Amino acid sequence: MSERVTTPRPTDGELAILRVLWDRGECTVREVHDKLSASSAIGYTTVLKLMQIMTEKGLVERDESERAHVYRPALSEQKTQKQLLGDLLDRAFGGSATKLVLQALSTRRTSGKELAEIRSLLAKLEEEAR
Amino acid sequence: MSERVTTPRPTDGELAILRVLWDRGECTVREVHDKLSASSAIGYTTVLKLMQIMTEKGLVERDESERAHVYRPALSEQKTQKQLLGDLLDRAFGGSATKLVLQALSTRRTSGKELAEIRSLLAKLEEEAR
DNA sequence: AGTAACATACGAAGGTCTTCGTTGACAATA
DNA sequence: TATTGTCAACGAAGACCTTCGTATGTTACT
Repeated sequence: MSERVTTPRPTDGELAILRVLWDRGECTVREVHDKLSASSAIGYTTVLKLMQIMTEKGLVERDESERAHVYRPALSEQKTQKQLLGDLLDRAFGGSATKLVLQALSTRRTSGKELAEIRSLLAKLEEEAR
Repeated sequence: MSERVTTPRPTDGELAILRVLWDRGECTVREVHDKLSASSAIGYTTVLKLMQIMTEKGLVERDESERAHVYRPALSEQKTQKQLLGDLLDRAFGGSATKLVLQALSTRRTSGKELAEIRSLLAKLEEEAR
């Protein structure tokens, strides 16, 4: 009876795979493995297994029409980021987006252009709030 | 020989405990359990065990001088938030703080006062960047 | 002294995550 | 046709997380 409505939070390993998928649109296991093994030693079957599990979880979708199955993300990068962010917000920031934003801004060096971009959104939000 | 330098990322359960600890400064297991069991059914020994493990991991520090041990967070709320945020930034946002901030701002409703606060920090950052 | 309440410690069970070896199917090539 | 390479599937091991029952010790009261 009980069906999962929302996708589960991706784990670290799953997120690494999703990043490749988001970047390329769709991939075979081999492509993902080639990409990932450039920066870390990881076995082919490890990636395969992970992607199989991600299929079960609904994190990715699989096209089995060819011998080498083709995977693509089930959720967009933005949607996933939004979910993860909301999650962290509740778990660690007590729901205060402001605290989170302030923390993020003061942590990482941000370029002038990026600051301008943020200010632009800020202005728009203030406009809407009126 | 090999000693952990940084504290590990707290799990969900550990974070729930840390939030109580940050709020109160220091607590016994009973106090934490009383607080947590208000919102979720969780056994006393479960909380105890978690806090013992957190002590081993270095997430909290323990004063054993009294019969009921007293725990306090090893890292401030801010430091932990910073760590978790940086973590998420790398794992899910490809390191772009701007993307994260924009996402956070557009997701949650933010009050005018908060927006002002953010803009104030923004101005300071732009000043510094010059 | 005896008992009830409360504390930590310990161990184990059940779940998830990560890892990879092995197997068997299929394809390309010698 | 025999061999070599590539693929998905499966199963299992080891680490960690969460959960809690049980054991054992201490305190406080009757």
